Amino acid sequence: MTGIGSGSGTEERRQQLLDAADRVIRRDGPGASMNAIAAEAGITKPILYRHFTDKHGLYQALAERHTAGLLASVRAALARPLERRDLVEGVLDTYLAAIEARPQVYRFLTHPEAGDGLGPGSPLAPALQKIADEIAAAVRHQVDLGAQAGLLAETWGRGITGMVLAAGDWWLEQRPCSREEMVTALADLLWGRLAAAGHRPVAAGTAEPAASGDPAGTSAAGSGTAG
Amino acid sequence: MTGIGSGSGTEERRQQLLDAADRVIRRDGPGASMNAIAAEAGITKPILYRHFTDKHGLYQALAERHTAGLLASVRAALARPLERRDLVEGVLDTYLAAIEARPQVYRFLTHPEAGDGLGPGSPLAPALQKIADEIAAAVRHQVDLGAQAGLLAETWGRGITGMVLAAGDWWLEQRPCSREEMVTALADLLWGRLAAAGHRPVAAGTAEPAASGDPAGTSAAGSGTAG
DNA sequence: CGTATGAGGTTACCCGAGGTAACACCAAAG
DNA sequence: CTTTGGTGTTACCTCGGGTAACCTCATACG
Repeated sequence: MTGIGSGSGTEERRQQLLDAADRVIRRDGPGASMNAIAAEAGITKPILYRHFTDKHGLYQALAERHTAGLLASVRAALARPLERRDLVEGVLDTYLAAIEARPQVYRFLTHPEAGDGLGPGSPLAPALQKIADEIAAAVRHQVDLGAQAGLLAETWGRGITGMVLAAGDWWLEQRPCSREEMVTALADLLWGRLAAAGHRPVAAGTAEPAASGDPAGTSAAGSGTAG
Repeated sequence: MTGIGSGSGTEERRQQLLDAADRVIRRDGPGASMNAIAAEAGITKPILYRHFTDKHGLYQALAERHTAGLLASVRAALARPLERRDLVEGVLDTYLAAIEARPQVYRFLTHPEAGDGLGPGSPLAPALQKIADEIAAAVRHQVDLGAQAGLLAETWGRGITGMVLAAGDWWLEQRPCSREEMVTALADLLWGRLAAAGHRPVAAGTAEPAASGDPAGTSAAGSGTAG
């Protein structure tokens, strides 16, 4: 029974099971089945369900494990005493470096399988929600916005997170440029370069909005527009 | 073989089935089961599978239907001959108005169920990819960015789309403010207000970062528009 | 010593969702 | 009257999440 000494073996097993789940997800991506995870752990499903109530529970435990690290990095990056632009670039780079280092893990963190338990219409995974909150808090603390400061901070937190998420995913898949270039491109966007840049002379052909040439070497993957 | 005349009854049935699917999704949200859709249509599964190869096919057909409208709106908003800031606000408002008008539908469009067929690691749903492409094209055509223009346009297209997606989802769920305020908040972000705003004197408390709830002002908030 | 107890583990099952096979019906074309 | 092609059905398969019931072994205890 008990002897619940310091390291109850139960907790230890839990960690081992999470390790196994981790391996499977790192191999199969999110959407790994409970069967697969159990197999990897060398056991069968019911045990998994004894330790984690359901799939959601397991995934959540697993997510929290990894989230801690990511969140800590972001938090640290947000707290550095730098000029704002450098700080923002630091945060962007932190995130991109993280997803670059362990794509599968971060795909799992950022793109929960929709069956993972989140209610319907949950756009940002918990890990990202936390990052968004972190950014919002930083904005609220560090930036002087007049009235509406609260609303702006919240909105920007989500917005920036979503921006980096979408851009980061695309970058991971296509690798259209170096990490530094990506950081710069996003920071430029946040820095109002879109507002500041001059107009291009309206070229002759006004119509045909989508998909024209690929400039430089971007080689965009085409996507049939049409309707 | 098929006189493929204009109104082949087959196509008509297809549309009726899509109508039914539409109704179900509008009611149950994405993740509606094929059984449910078949039932709503007053028929059984195999028929569904005869018209649309699989669930992915059905969802895709359904998505294309709705995407057309959304995409057209966005495209139109992007082509208006306005000052850039007004144009951007118009696009933001167009998107927010759309998701506000038919939340379930746009949730379906923007948050595919992961089993809907997209490959693993597909962050942006097809509809959103198209919007991103549209924005990228507009940037490429209208904005004068030096070298790297292509890369910047692509990145910003995704980034802006992700930003609006995340912020829009949050706005839909929480309704923290009016649509206009949301548009302004996002446009401000894009306009470099984050860069321009002054520093806040570093308060004593270093921070308790997370904590999601609504920060003081979110609700009532004050009057003044930004400045 | 025998036994109760509780972790660790197993087999075998239920259910719902995607997807398919085989068969039945009905209208028009020949 | 028969072929053809679309509409429809029932019944089934598979796979994944989740559960019930049962087994087993070490240990604490009378």
